Amino acid sequence: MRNINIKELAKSLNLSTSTVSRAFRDNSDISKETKDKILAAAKELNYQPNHYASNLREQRSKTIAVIVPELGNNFFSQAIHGIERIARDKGYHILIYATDDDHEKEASFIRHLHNGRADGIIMSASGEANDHNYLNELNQERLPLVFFDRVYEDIITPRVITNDYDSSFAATRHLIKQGCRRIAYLVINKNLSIGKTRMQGYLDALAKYNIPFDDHLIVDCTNSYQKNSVILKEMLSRLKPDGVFTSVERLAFATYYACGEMNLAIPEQVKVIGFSSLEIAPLLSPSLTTITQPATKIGIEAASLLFKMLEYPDQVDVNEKVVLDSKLIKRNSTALTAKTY
Amino acid sequence: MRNINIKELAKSLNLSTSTVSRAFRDNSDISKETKDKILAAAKELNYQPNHYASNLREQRSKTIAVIVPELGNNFFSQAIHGIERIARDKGYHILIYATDDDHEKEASFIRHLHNGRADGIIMSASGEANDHNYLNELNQERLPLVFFDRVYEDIITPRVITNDYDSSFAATRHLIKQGCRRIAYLVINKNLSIGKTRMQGYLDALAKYNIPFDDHLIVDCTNSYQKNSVILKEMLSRLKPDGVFTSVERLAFATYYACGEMNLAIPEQVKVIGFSSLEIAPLLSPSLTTITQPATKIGIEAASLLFKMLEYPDQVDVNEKVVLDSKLIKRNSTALTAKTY
DNA sequence: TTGTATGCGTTATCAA
DNA sequence: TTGATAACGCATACAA
Repeated sequence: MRNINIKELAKSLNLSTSTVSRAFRDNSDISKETKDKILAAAKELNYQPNHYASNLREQRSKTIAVIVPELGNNFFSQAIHGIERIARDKGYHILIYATDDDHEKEASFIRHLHNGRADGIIMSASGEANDHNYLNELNQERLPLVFFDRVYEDIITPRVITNDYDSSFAATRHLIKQGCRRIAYLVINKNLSIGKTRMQGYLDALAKYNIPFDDHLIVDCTNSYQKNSVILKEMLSRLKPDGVFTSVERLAFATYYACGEMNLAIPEQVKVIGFSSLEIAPLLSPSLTTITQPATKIGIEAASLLFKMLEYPDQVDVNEKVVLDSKLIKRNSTALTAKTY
Repeated sequence: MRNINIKELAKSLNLSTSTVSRAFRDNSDISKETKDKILAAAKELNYQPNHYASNLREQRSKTIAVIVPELGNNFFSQAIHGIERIARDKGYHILIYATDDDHEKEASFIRHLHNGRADGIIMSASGEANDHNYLNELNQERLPLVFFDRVYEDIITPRVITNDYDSSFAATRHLIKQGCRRIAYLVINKNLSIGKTRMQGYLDALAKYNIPFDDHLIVDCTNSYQKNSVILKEMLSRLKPDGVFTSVERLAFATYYACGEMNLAIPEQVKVIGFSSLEIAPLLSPSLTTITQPATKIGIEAASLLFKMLEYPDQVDVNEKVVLDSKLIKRNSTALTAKTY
């Protein structure tokens, strides 16, 4: 059955297109009778108002764009899940863009979105670059933007983040209390806000507990599994840390593999803690101590914030910041062991 | 900077809108000179052709819809990743819909897509329902559909699947060779094609090796973690299987947890194997023997198939079926143990 | 090579 | 309560 348009539907009912159109808008004046008749016929003939024509006319798309660095990461897929739930409730559709941590791609996606394709953007940032001008243009075009988790500090727009500094401080303190004195901090991008904040918590905890700081212990990793493997093994053998704190889930796994290859026992010789949204962290060998962000909740909050901006643009506080708590869940990868004492 | 439209851009250049329009289409006659001038001005003034107006005019959206049962599953997020890569190369955008395994939602999404919103659909099915009429309508509307992994047998359209029967047979044989005689098969939905195919491999392997079949060992699970926990613990204590074969990743994790709670040692007392795309299966305790589907590759193939349908509609073979191989990766959850012999 | 005019399918304004 | 009509922004057939 070919899709039918409003004209044909109108003709088949001996009505005007305006009347038919009204049947699909809630607010319009139309008798219940004709409305029912029209809706019945629409169902019968499989009529759906054309999305592109409506959008062109109404100048909005009922679509939001979600931009994330990667899809193969539990945190982001859970966050998207949260966003999707809210969007669906509101009758919105979501477009997904993965940047593969490439700042150029991010900029390119956003430039494309200037064309009316989406009514708003929810995004977790990919780059450290200083030129975020393409983002500043958004506001002026009334294309609302909400950041979640990874943000650009210099762009003023609502954001949903977690208490990274506190979590990081608590994680480092936990390692210290478990007896660690040489704690490596693994990061993907030191310059990204999230890298900085988390690192500061680590540094301050060290200072607070009078642990001497060795800046070689801050290890810059990459997005490549192979390269990280080399970097980590070299680091483990040269620096001999007794604790590893990873700012990203993937690096915790990489540490497990590297320790395995080097026959370093976790937690006896090296204790490991990491930011991670892995639901089966308890099933790892050893079970992984994690700082777990409320990923789905973050998605829900970010979407809610965006819809607030769309529905009540006048009441928007661009400085709005929702801060959610992550949880430090202690498991065996940081357990005390006979050997430690 | 407010978005500018084609008219304003044309006026600012003292050209007609058609000339400007031509600058953005590759095929049209236009002098290189004016084209360059227009593109430069467009960049300057931040002009982007309005997506909805173009689509309305051209009657296509350069968008594909991806419908999956769930997002919090490694298989699907990897598959989406593959789809996203191909789509991006082709200049297409992707809309994501998660059905939460709800067949009603699936039907509702697809009905919505009748309105021109997407040029094609890639989907993994959610339900066993027999009424797939809403799908049959698609073909007649020239809205191409490609299935991946979970398919409806009665809908004739291209599909990308894995050799589930063989994998299932091999997995069961592996358990048998490791000494298992009472092998439980855990499934979410017996009636869905994927459940049926995988189950048949299991049944045939049992028959081949003369293992008596007890139909209580086929355990119907749910999507609820809590309910599965109850079901599995009850099953383990009552049926005392020495092997568990799970048709879905999540059920393998559930089995680990249930065994943990009941103090059943894996692999000594119960061996476990499961379909899973978990990249860190080697890090589990014990490491999990998996049948791993090439998830990203499946996404890539499905997207390629869809683009073939979009680009060469005449050459489409609706019976086209791409079958990829899964890998059986033996790890410790099915290892031989002293106790077994 | 460029310009003019029309229509894609819808909704809003205005008139009846 | 309903109908006629214009406009949303763009791309193309046709004319120049």
